[in-house]
Amino acid sequence: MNFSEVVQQWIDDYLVNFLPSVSLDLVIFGFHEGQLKVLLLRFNESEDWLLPGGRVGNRENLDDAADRSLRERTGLDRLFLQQFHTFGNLNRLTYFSWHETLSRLGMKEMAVRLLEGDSALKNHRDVSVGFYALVDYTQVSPTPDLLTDECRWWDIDQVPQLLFDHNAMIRMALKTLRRQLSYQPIGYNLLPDSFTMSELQSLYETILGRSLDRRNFYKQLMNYNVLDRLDKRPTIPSSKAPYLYRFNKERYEQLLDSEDFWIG
Amino acid sequence: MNFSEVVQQWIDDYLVNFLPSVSLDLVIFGFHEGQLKVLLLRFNESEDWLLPGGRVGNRENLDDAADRSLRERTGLDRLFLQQFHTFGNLNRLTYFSWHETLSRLGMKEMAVRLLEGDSALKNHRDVSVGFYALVDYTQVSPTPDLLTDECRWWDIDQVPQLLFDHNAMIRMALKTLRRQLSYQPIGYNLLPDSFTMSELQSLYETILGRSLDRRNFYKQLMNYNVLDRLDKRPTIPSSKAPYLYRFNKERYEQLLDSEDFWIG
DNA sequence: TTTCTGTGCGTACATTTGACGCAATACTAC
DNA sequence: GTAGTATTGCGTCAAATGTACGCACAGAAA
Repeated sequence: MNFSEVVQQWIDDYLVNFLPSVSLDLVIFGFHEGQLKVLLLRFNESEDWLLPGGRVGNRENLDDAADRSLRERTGLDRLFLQQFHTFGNLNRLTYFSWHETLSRLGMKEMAVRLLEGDSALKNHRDVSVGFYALVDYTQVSPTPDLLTDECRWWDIDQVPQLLFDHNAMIRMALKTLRRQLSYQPIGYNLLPDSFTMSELQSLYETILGRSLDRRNFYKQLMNYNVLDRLDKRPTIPSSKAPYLYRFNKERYEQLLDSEDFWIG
Repeated sequence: MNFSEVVQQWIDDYLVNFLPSVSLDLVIFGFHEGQLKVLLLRFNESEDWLLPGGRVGNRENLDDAADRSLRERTGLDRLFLQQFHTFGNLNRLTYFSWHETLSRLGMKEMAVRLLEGDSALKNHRDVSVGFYALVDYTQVSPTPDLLTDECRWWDIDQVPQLLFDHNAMIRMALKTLRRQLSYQPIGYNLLPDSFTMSELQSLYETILGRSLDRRNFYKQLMNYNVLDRLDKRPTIPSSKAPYLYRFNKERYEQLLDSEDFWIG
């Protein structure tokens, strides 16, 4: 099956089984070696990158569709996943439009058929619900989809020019994430099961983009009462072993519930 | 034209000119006599109330569609209007479903045709983007639409059981509004052009649901540097005339920009 | 004049936040 | 053992912020 046929099959499939006009995009954040990362896809046979997305099944909840899409891209389930904005401007898809994209990909015929024929797709654009997710970098198996060749992590500050309005989406998701971080302990899903205090602090510093005082950070986190201390980690020679911590899930979710502000 | 024909025309119209699957709902807040109010519509020939809504034109920005819908309902333009959540659960429309609603309205035939026929509406439900708006109560001319008989203000704490998930929407909008209020001066659009300090304070107290110290409130607001003091208001006998204030629009928008957190 | 109500300070106290000192704790290397 | 290194868990202090409240004064009416 060549690429044109793949695209056609994808279109046929979505016309029948998914809501028209609505899509969703995922800003999937990971954290590794002191760097905040975001998962991107590379469009088939091109150098154009974009955010993973998805569509909503006819008989599927919006949130479930986001869950499913996240699972398909990362192999992970039941993660921190939250709506942050819904994008519905006309120029979403005309700035770097599908038409232009497909043309650049040498798919002029498809482009014409998609956008100038009398199909249901004429004059069409999606309203897209943006979600952001926090995942454990080490647990993820990045998986491309039908229309993409490659799926991999990018450092947040080295993200290239993306298709559509996806750069703006990332900026907005990051803004939301930062704000949220100052309200509630995030990080449950961004770190491995257990971690040291300085790893957690490094995560916070990376997200917030500024450095924090170690001692104040320690006090704050302990005040939340959300961390369980485990055994020490055997480490590199010639130093004291740092303690490992784990989020207390019960308490963690209690905190999210009490202060969460857009899941009613 | 009887009601069935009206509904049919509405459906035909929307199938051709508007995005399928996407709608929007408006939580329009007003303020009058110490009460926070919300604008509701009464469904034709029934006692069922619901939020004003709208659809997005094929060639229309999402935000513009919200603007337009707000204008159609209130006669007002360019107001504080902000997305707060997108609702996409399947049970949105089945809890008090259209089917049930239409049946109760004696429109069994229409109900069957809508939901069990082989039309494009079978198994259909919308993903709806929720916006909330702050408007000047005194400037609004509530206007029903095609499907509704009546449009009027309700006290926020006396809102009846609404159709669909609209009660939940109001709760969520109010939550967002409260949170936003503690970040930035809101009120520009909820009050007449000029107002006294105690009117403004009363607005804050109503939204926040607790009373504030007059002197501290005064100091805070003056610190924002967002109010211009005008002449005194000639008032009721036997007291000093209170000053009138007006928001300094330039400074007001500057504040919104600096701290705004989900309009990127 | 007195009696209202609104206006614009100032003051006092508790809480929160940020910066930082320091001693105790392990662990390795010698 | 001792020296060296990094983690850990306090404590302190000043600045900023939030909250409660006292008070003198300004105008307008009786």
